[in-house]
Amino acid sequence: MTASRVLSGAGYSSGEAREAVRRAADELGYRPNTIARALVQGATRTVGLVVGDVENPFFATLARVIADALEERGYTLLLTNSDEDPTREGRLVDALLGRQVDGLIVAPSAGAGRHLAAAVAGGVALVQVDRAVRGLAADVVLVDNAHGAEVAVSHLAALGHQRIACVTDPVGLGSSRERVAGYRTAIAAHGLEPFIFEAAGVTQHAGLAASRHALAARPTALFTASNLMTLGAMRAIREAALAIPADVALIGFDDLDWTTLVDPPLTVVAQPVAEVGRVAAELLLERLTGDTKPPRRVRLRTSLVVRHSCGERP
Amino acid sequence: MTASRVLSGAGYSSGEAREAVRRAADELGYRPNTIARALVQGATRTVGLVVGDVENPFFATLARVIADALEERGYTLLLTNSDEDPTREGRLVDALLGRQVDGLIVAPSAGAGRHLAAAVAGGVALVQVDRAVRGLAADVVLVDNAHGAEVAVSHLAALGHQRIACVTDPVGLGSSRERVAGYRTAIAAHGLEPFIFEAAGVTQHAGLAASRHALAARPTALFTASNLMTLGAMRAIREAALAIPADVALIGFDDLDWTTLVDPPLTVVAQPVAEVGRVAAELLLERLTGDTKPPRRVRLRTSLVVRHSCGERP
DNA sequence: CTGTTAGCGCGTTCAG
DNA sequence: CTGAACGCGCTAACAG
Repeated sequence: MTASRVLSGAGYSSGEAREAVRRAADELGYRPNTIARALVQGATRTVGLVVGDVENPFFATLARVIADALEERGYTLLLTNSDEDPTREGRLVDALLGRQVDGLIVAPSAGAGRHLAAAVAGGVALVQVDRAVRGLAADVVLVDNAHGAEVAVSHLAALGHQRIACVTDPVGLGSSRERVAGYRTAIAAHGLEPFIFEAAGVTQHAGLAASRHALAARPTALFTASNLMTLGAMRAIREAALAIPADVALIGFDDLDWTTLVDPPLTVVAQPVAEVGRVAAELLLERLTGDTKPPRRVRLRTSLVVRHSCGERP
Repeated sequence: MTASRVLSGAGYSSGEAREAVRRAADELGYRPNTIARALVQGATRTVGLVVGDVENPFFATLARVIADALEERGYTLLLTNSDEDPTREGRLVDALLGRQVDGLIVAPSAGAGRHLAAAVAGGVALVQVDRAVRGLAADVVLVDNAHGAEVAVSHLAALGHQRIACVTDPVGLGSSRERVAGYRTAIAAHGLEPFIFEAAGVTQHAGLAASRHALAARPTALFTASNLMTLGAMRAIREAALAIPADVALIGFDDLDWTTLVDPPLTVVAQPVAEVGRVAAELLLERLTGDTKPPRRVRLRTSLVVRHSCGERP
């Protein structure tokens, strides 16, 4: 009826009728049922987000930025955590699809290709963040992992470090794999020997264990490939009563609040996290408004933030 | 038709028909439309969560725990950030209600009573976390803020501190107000003079500014009423080139990963964040399954974690 | 400009 | 046990 036209703002309505409807709606405390509207329009204005774990500050920032960008355009965010488990991720994607999300932003876990491929085949807009499934025809926004790692390790080499170990999350994750590749490139370029320690999981605890092994190899410097690994390394170093950078230098990937609070402040490779989120949201929004151009792959630049944990001159 | 009965598991169906339907559904890649089902059943199995900001680790953990507990029961989480702005929070709650969430978990910002009252009047299950709107007939789970603050300040006093300043988030937030009250109680009990510095906002930056003012009063100890304030205080102290605890002692509310990484490790009042989330989810789930008992108010215990930032003997 | 009608995809009747 | 019809709240299309 007319009421619908008034409230949804579309179609014709006389000023008089508009007034009447508005007033009535107000008094009855009428609130449109978004879900019924979605059923007929075939669009829920809802987007599903699948991250590894919101407790990881990297993902928390991502979630925050994406939520803001979407909210601005009337979309709402369905948040889920995969714990980097592909089975769990599959279930989550299914649940999200069943809820008729218009789009999906996913940080794909290792080996999560099947469900995502099915999703895009089913015509859902999909944007991958932080990592990409090989061969999947979907937008993706990531950072320059290999280059960032390479710069970090070269920084250590330039400071005279010869035994540089790498502590990384499981390399099943594309981002980790790329960072390790960058590490290898730099190590080879400087004619050094690689020492790679892969954590058993994406947790601070696994990072601690891997870092203990790394320290047992008596490196003069550690490159940690994620903020969780950096946290683990800090604990291992403290546990071994080693001094940074005198006994062992440390350079991490990803910059967090606390990196400037510790002594010495940490030299790190900073990621443009907020921009990753912003771009991902933008790409998705474009797809949602009918853009059908071929999938785009955006790679954002990391930057080396030199502080004092590698033996730099003050 | 029969298919519906088979797939939804209810009603009668012959084993033979069941088989046929299952197979057909599989081959067609049929995925039930949760939204259509919701329209007829009047339940979306979706819960809205309104926190101040997921980037705050306190809320990130809360979101994580709540998401897990709900997911286990087939619910999905709609995540939003209020930035502690009641106007914004009102819009978010409206949007969430329009999306027909079955329930709401909210950390109410200062003066957010109206929309929440309307929501419960409208029959939505609501659980408040971390803070409560006065006089709102809804469940709430919070921590023992006043007592935690009191213990913290008494700890400082027992160590001989006489000039103890308090740096707090805006006291419009119930949690902050309670912590300041606890500070006052302890200060009075020890016959000391209160010095209270209220930040202009719930951000690290506002905490830094308030901490600068606090330090200008030459206190021998600082009590910071939230993790953001602690972060700000750490920066202000470093900026003033003061040593902890020799020049100024520090005790914070809320324990985070990095508090043991700084030197000295921070003495803090730890909150049972995960349990807050778990209990909130449980309460909501109970309401969702028809519990109509009068609103419950759960208060969880905080604990003093003694480390070395207050001049404690090692 | 406005009233009426159909139907989005389901679950729930109520007959068979 | 199964098929058919109805309706959840809304918008789209079509008459008036």
